[in-house]
Amino acid sequence: MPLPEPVPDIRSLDLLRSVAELGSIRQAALRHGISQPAASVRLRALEGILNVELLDRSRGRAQLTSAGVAVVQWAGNVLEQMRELVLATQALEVAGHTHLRIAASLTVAEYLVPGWLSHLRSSDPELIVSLEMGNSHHVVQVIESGGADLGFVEGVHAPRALTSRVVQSDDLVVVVAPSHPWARRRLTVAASDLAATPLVVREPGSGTREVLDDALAAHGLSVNVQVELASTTAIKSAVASGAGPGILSKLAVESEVREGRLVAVEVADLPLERRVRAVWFKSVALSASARRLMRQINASSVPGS
Amino acid sequence: MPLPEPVPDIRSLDLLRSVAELGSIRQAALRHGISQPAASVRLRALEGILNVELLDRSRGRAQLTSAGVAVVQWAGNVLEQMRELVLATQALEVAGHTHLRIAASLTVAEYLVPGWLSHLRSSDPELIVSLEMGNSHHVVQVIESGGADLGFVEGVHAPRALTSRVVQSDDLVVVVAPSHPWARRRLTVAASDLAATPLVVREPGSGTREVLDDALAAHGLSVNVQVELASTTAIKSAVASGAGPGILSKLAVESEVREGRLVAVEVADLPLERRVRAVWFKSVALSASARRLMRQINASSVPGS
DNA sequence: AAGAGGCATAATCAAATGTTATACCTGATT
DNA sequence: AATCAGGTATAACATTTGATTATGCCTCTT
Repeated sequence: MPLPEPVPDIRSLDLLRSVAELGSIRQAALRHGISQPAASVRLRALEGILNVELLDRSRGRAQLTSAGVAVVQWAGNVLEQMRELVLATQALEVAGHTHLRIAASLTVAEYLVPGWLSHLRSSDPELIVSLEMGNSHHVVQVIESGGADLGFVEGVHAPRALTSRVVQSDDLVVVVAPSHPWARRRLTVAASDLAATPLVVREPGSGTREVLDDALAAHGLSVNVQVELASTTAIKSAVASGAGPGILSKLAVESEVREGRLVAVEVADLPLERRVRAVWFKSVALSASARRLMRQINASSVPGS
Repeated sequence: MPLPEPVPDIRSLDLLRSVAELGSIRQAALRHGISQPAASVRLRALEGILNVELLDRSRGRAQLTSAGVAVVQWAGNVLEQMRELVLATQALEVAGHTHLRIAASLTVAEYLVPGWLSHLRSSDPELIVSLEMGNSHHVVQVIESGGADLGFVEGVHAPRALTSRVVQSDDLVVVVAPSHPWARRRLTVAASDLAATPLVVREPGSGTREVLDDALAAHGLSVNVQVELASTTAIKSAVASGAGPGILSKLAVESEVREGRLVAVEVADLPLERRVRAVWFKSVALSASARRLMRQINASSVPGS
């Protein structure tokens, strides 16, 4: 369902943030390259849309109200996500003159890369990063052919011929619609149940699928495919609309499970462990920026105060 | 610094999400209440702004490219934050006919409430919630006077005369600018060092300040105030520009510390523990919606698969 | 071969958004 | 107390953006 109209404008939120930072509409307008009256009108329009008084103009200079302080904080989250979107997208289109070329599986690119890029950017605004996406198999090929400096793949096996290092673990889960029988039982499902049931899964060649295949193979079982889909969102909606159980990254279904749109089911005897690995060309030293990225990833996955 | 122009439009991102969901520009346009050509143009404009091909129109119906899949995912994050902003702001303005009245300290309102509201909304779209903000002291008063059903305060002590329950723990940290001497040492600072140094702190009456005062009082010390500011962001920028060490919620400085704009310093012998407590009127049963909120908060603070 | 569903382009128009000019306000300074 | 600097609001006008309807072409299905 679409966002309810009217929607606050991103640029107005950005402007408000600047007002909060600079303490004056005038200065904020200047920084944004628009005239002071334009800024004044925009902010008033924003107040109208949100139906809240954000600024107190009664004392000469604009002063945030307490509601304004809160809205600035909330707007900061929106702006941060937007910044990540823009950065990540820019990395997709970059052609030459890149300092760091990343290749990542789709899941890693969707869920992890934007945050990394945002951090990289704040530590070095000049750095140009490119991002190539594909399934895990494709990433390995790109790295092997020298098309990227650093790759990120998911799966159980570390690819041969490449140096690799586990960066994050992201297990898979079986999810079903809330109306599905499996959603009711507090009991866990067995691997054999899973193999006997037609499932909604990712296509062969993807890291997600590989983990599932391997885990079942260890029991002498194989996947019973109901549908193969190439994106996580496609699987989510198929599962939610009752197509059958689906297998997805825990990362990917976190919000849906929390909000009850999907239900995660335990599989007793099946270790659906998936590891995100950084991979790079054997015996080739990582560039300075690649090393910095690795350091940042380590730092953020093991948060210390 | 402002977002670099041109900025993708929120409504276009929302439209793209609908296209991804419905598999057709036409259907998406319908759902958004605009004409098909308008949607077509908007999407093309979005592609221009992002400089990426998002849709493959060569086969009759619009099909997401792989870049499109990624952008939809990233856009989802933006839209989610925007939805939280709108919900939280709406709660600020609601006058009558509310089903659940929340009063929260500013920090809780800024960092925790939007997520709660978003989850509440997805479990019950009809529920009308109001949000009153103030410092911890004020929240207690509002609850005592029957102005809200459920309050959230930070601080060491559970307020007398109200039933309370710890909901989340959010410790305080001492932060300094990266250029500050304390940022260098791996050693920890002592409580006496802290008391001897002029600090940037929140105003008395705030939960943050109370924790600090109490912790120092336990050592027979008191705060040496450099500046008192009424918002976390104000403190952040004061600290970042070298005003001196500041004391803030770990929650509030997480991103700044991760990105190196601020440095968190350990204080050896000072337990700066702060607990977020839900409080409500003694011997008054919580309403159904209040209980549901409490359940959701518990569920999300102890995440299980 | 025909029809249904879907997308793009063109012509046109309304609304939103920006700019400059100008007046008023507030707090600080002399 | 008068003045000045910085800041904000309003008005008039120009521009740009974004929407609508009309229409043509494409693709897949039957």
